[in-house]
Amino acid sequence: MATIRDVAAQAGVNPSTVSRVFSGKAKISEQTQQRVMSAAEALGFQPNAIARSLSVRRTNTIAVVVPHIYDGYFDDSFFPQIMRGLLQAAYPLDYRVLVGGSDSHADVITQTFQILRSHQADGIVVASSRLDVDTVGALVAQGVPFVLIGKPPAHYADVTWVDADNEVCTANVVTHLIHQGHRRIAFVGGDPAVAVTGERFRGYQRAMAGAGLSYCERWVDYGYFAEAGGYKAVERMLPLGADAPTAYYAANDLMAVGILRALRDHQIAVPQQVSVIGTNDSAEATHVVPALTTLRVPYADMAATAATLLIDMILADEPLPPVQEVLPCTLIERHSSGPVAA
Amino acid sequence: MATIRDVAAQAGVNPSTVSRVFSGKAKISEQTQQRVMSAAEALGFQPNAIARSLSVRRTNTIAVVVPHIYDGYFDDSFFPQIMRGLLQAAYPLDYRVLVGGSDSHADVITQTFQILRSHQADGIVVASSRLDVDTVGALVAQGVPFVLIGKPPAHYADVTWVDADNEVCTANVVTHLIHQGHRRIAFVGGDPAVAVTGERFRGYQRAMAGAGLSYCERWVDYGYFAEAGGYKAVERMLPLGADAPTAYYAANDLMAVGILRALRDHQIAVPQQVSVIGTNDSAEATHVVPALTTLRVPYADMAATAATLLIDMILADEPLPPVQEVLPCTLIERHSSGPVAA
DNA sequence: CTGAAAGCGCTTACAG
DNA sequence: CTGAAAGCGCTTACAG
Repeated sequence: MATIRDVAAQAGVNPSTVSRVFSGKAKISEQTQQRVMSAAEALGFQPNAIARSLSVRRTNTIAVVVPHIYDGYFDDSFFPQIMRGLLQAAYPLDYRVLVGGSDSHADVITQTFQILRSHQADGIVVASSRLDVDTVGALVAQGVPFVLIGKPPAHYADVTWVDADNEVCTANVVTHLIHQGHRRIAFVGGDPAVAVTGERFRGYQRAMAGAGLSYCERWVDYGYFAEAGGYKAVERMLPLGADAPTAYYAANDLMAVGILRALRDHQIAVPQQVSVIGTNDSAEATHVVPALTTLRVPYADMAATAATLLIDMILADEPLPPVQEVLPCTLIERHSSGPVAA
Repeated sequence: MATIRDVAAQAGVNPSTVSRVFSGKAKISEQTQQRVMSAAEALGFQPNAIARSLSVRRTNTIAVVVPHIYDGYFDDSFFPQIMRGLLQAAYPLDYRVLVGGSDSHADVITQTFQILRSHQADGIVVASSRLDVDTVGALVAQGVPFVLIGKPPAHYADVTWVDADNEVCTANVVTHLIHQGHRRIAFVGGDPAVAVTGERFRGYQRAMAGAGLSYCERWVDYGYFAEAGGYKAVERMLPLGADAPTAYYAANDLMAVGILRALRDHQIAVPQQVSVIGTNDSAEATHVVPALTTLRVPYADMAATAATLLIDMILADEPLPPVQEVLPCTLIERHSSGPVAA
């Protein structure tokens, strides 16, 4: 493969001149440019990005690490939407996305640091904030550009993140159900170790309290984002009889689908007897029967915003003030929810 | 950030010794190793992967390029399953996956070459073979490691690829329908410009011919992998009246879902009056009503195989003989297909 | 506008 | 087992 020296020799100029022609920044005479370009063409020359990266200390790459060990991670719309947003924002800025795998939740942080400290990427977007590992603290200590998708723990005020308005949106959904006459509303959260789960639960509590309703602890369950988790939640709550919920809010659509299935298996009509609302507006939401009412979370937009902010940070010479962006969710009303039975 | 020289100075050794300790290949005395490691720890040293890559001419990265411009690309299970397979195979071999975006189908090839020729990755897996661009020819000419997911055009015999047995599997599905008494069977392909579409169509033709059935051209349509495409196919075929198909085979589940919806809108009972079979076993296949019979294509396994083969090629010093792997598909029978109406 | 030189941070034959 | 040197292929201040 031809190098900059080969081109220089062929064009009869100094290698630095070839470099200048390709970087496009310095003024080079029209004539020299022509000579260099035709020599480059003749030799099939393309600058070596690795050598360039070493020299300028910039890779034009942002990273993300993905717990590939969890099959279910690839069933949800979360992952593809995140990738879509990252790519759509990175592409026009001439950035690529480096994806690292990870073996476990704890390994996510190991891999993140390996990529960052070995300079394989200029910065990272961290897409899964868990409460059991202090990713943020470690990242801050490292002094490398990063942006979070999802809020950090409260004591990290000066960190850049983008999130959906989880607490408020969840509260709105619950309030919506309350307006439809529901009083006994179930909260089926995802993984309690994930920060967003807590935010949603607070939204739920706030809405209930705001309406002067008290909730019973048996209306709260965690389904770990799996369809089976939703199914089990229903089976645990149905025995409450007259105290069983008339509406379920689930933190993703997969769990909502499990809830629908459990209800169907128990001959409970949706939405006539019980309402169900999911989250994410995944592909299956429109395909289940009845079509799922769901809280649409703009993951692709969030990822695109995160990538844009990250690249801004990378390109800036000085540290940038932290920015926090909160994107709104939208309730998509379909046919799985409605007024409480008379 | 500390470099190898800092560590060397601190440990009182030559930089090359530090390098040897970290590469782990050369024999270094226990004592020296200790000194180097503790110096490294004290300084928070981690080798710069970019510098290493430049020196050894290897990045430990494989690439894939994704047409991020098509929103629908991220709705199908194809993309996440491919990523899952790549990551699961790459991770244990200590490889990362570089994802490049692309603006259009033609741009896929531009981006592919940019990544490869600028040495940002050691090789590439090409996941979308189109007939309108000679990706393979260009790749062969380049002499860079690559493996295809999907067969190349017939005249490239000595190229490494992995594919599902599309023609045979489609033929089997159609034969299965024939055994159930169907005689008028529709073929709803994806994008005619994609190689797999032709393979599936040949399987369809073969099965029909093998059973002594002739097919009518009006039973053949292309839905471009979109739900609306499936819907329209039904609307085009229903006016055939007594000649309308009693069974539909669709090249992905999204189109099959569109077919189901069109049939429902026309009050045609599935599977009592008409059968439909999709492809891919996507998430929605289990959630539609009736649950979709579908041809499961092992995309994650194909991608994992491709990644493994690619890394083998990269790691081998000499060019490896090309290998072709064909993975089997599985018909998942659910409730959208059955015997033809009496 | 162009050249010569030093440097980015590693690796690895070559000596000893 | 360890050191000194050259090299991977660029970029960029410094001169002129």
